[in-house]
Amino acid sequence: MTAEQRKAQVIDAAIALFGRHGLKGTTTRALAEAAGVSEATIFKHFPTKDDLYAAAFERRTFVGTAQLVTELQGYVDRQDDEGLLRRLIGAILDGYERDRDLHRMLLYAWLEQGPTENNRMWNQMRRSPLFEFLDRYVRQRQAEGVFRADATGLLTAALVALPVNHAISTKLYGIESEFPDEQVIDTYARLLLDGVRGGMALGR
Amino acid sequence: MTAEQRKAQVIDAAIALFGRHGLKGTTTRALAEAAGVSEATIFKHFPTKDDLYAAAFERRTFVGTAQLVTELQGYVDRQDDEGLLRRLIGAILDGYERDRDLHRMLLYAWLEQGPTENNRMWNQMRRSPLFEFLDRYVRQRQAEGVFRADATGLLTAALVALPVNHAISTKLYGIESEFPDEQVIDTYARLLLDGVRGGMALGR
DNA sequence: ATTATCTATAGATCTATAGATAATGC
DNA sequence: ATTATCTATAGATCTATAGATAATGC
Repeated sequence: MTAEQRKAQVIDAAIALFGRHGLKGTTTRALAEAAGVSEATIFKHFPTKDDLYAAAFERRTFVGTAQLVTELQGYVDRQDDEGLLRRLIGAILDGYERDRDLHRMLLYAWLEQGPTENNRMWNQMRRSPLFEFLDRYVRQRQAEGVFRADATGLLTAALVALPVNHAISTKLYGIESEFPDEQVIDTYARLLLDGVRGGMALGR
Repeated sequence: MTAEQRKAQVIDAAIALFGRHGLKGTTTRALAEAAGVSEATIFKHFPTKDDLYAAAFERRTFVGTAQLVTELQGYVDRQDDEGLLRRLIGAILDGYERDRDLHRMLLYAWLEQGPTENNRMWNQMRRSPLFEFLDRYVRQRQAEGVFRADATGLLTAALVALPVNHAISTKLYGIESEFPDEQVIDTYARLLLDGVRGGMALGR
């Protein structure tokens, strides 16, 4: 097995463990066992545990965001705000369910890292295709007088915060929800749409 | 110093450290140093580190929620939905700023504990005065046809999720926000109100 | 010959305890 | 006499390394 392959294998196991127990809660012994190699092998590829953590962090990829942005753009073209929101919320719920460990690792990271690193991470997220798309979309709808004229950043944050909050509770914390995802999509899409449009929407 | 006083002192230091570094990331040595006693003293009062953690967790109290609920009820009596939401959002932002370590400890706990314990914690939160008040309030406004007829649980969750999300980012993760709290209160109170009222609100 | 991996272990750190010492209340 | 605390340390665990062994490519 080549070094790169082995690295990837170790990183996969690492994401799962760091996601479940955090950086401090994950021992090199557990990492070795999960990856199916000796501890020495891990240290050969990653000089320190922190290096492995950084590598696992670096390798994080959210599958399908490029595809998602394309789809969302389709809703924009069709002037379908509600469809767009439904798709966005659905994608967020699915993403958290699919990449549970990865998202848990990120949540741990926000807590384990300091403000400096968190700000760097946040700015990086803001420059991601999905966030840039959402920002452009909201800004455009504001310019058209459809969405309320408040700060764009707060509106986009709201669109994401509601489904993210629900996803974290149910998919990451394991809190049992009485509401199926379909219902959450339904309710939150309409709630958010009415919210960002503002109460005067129908009057315009 | 009596045992109870000492315990309280140790717990105070523990909340700060557990909040900053989590359960696994906090050593008994650091706990002793922060509390200004020897490690042996800590173990005399708390047989294991887990016991101290549980005690710190138990002792958690959110100051002023009883007072807050009374205030919120005042807005209900005055039929002032927007005022109520503004007060709620403001209280959440202030609470996270005031009890930073406590809230960080809670966030860590959601990640470090398993689903069983998390569900217990969640059910306990739902039975708190503030949540019971919000639930009653939303349910009543729904019955009056003012708030949309979707699941009450999802609506109350939305009211809390938006400010909580913002508070976690800015107060706990240290992410710099371009928006002062006043603006956040302003924007989110109106957004949420229009959202839970539904787009037809003005038509009724 | 080079590359990857393993066993064995060093050295540091961490949780917890034993037994001695100081402080308090009768 | 009782209660609270400390010093010193045991024993476990954790990160990381040294040196030996196996596997791969020329």
